[in-house]
Amino acid sequence: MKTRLHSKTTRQEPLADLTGRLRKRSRRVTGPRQAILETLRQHAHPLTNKEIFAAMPKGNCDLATIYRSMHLLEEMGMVKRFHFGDGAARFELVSEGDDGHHHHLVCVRCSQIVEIEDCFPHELEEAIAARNGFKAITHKLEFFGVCPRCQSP
Amino acid sequence: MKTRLHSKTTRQEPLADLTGRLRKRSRRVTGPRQAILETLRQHAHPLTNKEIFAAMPKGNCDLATIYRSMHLLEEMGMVKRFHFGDGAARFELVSEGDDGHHHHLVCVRCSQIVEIEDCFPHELEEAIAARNGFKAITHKLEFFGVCPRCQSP
DNA sequence: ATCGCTGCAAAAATTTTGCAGGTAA
DNA sequence: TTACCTGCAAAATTTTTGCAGCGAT
Repeated sequence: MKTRLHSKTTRQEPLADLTGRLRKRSRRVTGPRQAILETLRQHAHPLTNKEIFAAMPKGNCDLATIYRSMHLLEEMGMVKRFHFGDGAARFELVSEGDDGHHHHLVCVRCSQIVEIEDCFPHELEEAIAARNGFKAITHKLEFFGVCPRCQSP
Repeated sequence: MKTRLHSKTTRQEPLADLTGRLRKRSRRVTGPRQAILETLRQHAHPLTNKEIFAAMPKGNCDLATIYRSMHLLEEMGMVKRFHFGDGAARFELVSEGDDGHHHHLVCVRCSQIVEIEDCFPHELEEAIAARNGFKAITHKLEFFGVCPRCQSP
């Protein structure tokens, strides 16, 4: 149980595999979609739609297309959506086979993000589900604090 | 360690105590602020700004005022802000002395909310903070699932 | 009598949608 | 060819802000 150091296995799923997942679901492999997936592939941390838009080669696609694509990719389980408290959704690629379950440690000053693999024991979640009669329980957990660099004024 | 059943002690801080907290900080006790606090007091679960607005007696105050008040109350530690995934912040009163730390179990179908007092061991958070050199660590944890009523189609 | 607070209106920021044309399969 | 996708533009949401006047202290 330790902090994930973004292993290659997590980030290096080739673009071809990603687009293959689109094909398998009869979704078209278009320029914008490839550019979005490639952008996400090259970033270790969740990106907002605007950040994806800005990171893409010369206005390669419309912002509305990014919004639509993120909905599609989320529904397909290819990306995961996070909310860090400013009113902007952030997205991160989910590797094939991986359920993408992990958390983040966010600096409240500079917004630096560290990925965290730790999680609490599964029994806690099961107990909460059972006690309240809920099924299909999941959770979202994010940590906030002041990063080392922001501690020295 | 069990689900909180909204005890009186949690919800019955009198309005006068709440406004007293404003006075202590040299904040004015106005009509809108009293109406907002009273509305929050009467609801066991987090409310959006719009819900507060709608729940208030006959348009008793402007929506912009609610936004401004929630910022003030949040900064004073009198309310806590939550995000459940739709892009709308929700607010809940924090009792005096209480740190307001608790979580929610949200039905993904009907949005019913159950308050959860359980939490994971503090050591996990401390370990994460230490390992990454972060200070003043906090966390946000929300559970999602399908509530009993929504399980029968 | 202050100065903070509010309402109103306008603006900003984020996200969604309609439509006509373009393109992957 | 034929759906699916995209760009563009407009709209819908959520939140913030400017300003003049009102009101708590």
